[in-house]
Amino acid sequence: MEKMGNHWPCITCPIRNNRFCRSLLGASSQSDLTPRPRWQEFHRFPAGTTIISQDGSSDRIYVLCDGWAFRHLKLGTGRRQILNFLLSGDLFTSISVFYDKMHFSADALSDVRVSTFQRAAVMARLSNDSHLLSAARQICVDETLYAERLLSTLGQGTAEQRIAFLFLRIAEQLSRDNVITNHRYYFPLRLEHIADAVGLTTVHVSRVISSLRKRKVIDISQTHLTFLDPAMVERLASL
Amino acid sequence: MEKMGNHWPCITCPIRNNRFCRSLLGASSQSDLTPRPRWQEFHRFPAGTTIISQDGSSDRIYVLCDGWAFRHLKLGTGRRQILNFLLSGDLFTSISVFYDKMHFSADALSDVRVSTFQRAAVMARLSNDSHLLSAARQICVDETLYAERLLSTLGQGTAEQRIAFLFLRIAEQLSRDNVITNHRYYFPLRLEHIADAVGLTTVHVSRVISSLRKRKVIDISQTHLTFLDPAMVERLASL
DNA sequence: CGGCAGTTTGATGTTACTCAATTTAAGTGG
DNA sequence: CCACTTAAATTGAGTAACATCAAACTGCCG
Repeated sequence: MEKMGNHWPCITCPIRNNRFCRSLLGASSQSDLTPRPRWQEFHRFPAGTTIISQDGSSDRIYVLCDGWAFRHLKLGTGRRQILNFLLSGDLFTSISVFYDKMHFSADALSDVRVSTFQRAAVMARLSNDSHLLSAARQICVDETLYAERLLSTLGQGTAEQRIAFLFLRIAEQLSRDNVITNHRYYFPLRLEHIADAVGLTTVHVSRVISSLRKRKVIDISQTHLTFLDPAMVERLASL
Repeated sequence: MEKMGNHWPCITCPIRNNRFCRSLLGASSQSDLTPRPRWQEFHRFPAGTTIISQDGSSDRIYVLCDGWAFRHLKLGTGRRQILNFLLSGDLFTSISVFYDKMHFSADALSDVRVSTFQRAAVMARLSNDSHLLSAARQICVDETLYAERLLSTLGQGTAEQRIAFLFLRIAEQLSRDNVITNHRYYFPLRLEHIADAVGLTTVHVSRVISSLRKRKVIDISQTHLTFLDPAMVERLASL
């Protein structure tokens, strides 16, 4: 992990897309020339490295500034379950706002920039700032709603439905930042990531995707995912 | 739903086992002769009835006093995913503390008694009572940790592991109230509930359970579940 | 032009689902 | 106490979904 000074050029840092971070850093000052508070730090992680490793603890709250990452649980057998993918502006997990145990691992999928905040400083602000509090609650609610929908999908869905669900979820995350053009998304996931996220093998994911490709539902080529039939993707994803 | 007056005999009502409810109702007065606050109500639901139905909203927070219930999502195809089972003292879901949409259904498995609290009254107390706040946070953390472990089990576990995980979870819930004798638990779930909770069919659940029975790992007879080999159950459940 | 990492394809094995029949358990009414 | 009813659990046979293993293929980079 490479730590960066407070004068790191943050012009493009999109964590202000996140209502929580916007409240935290002061809603009024949209200027990126404002000096960083002492309780905020920036870090950089190369693709493939570990940002947070399971079963540690930290007095800091992590937010992804830039790039792709994912959160996962390592299981005894060497397997892992990917819990979710993190995109720019995402808080790693809402419970980190008031809980110091890191029960999960987080890996960088691409080169990433991460912003961290001292938990104590954030908690102090939480009690005084009702906007910040409400933003934190909203993230917590959204995470729970998503977790329970994902649970239902893994419990009740076919391979095709699970994969469609994942793709749609990522599309929705990306659409927050308006990076959509013609239902075409930048998509750096390898089969391995899809497989570990939806509980299948890479081989089977490959087959399902080529079936979807043949049926003109989606297409994946050169790091981009295209929804050829967005309505069908939604139908599959909604069980 | 049958509403009950404030003089309902609550001597045995175990919601004080829950730190959240204890803080809410006043930690000092353990006596059940204390009059109920106006923002608390009691209700009774017969076995098999619906307590909360999906996609409604409510200005009340639900806590199970007595009996067994479960929370689930209804899916388009007539299938359902059971999210968790509720035992005496359980808050239905932590997000209901500050969120009024009911995205789930809740059904009574046995005859149950339920206590509800006005959300507004609870939220007012939350801002003043740091114990209550910390109890709410703890419930939220525990729910998230459990949801992510369950997710991993459904994603990566075999049928046997999923079932062991569920049984162990319920055993842990029951052990809060010290209702354990020799690894033997009251267990009113039918195959259908187990199946809907772990994403299998009743037929297959039956086969797996009879295999576990033959191997002397567990036994289910006349509404009681016995762990004949608790260590094996734990090994299976931990993936 | 190799060589590696990732993907695709084929053949085969295993797990879990479906459908249908049978057994068990728990009432109910005589 | 015993026939009768009904709901749930079990069992068997056949099938579909997904996993595993191994080989071949692709794109990319030195």
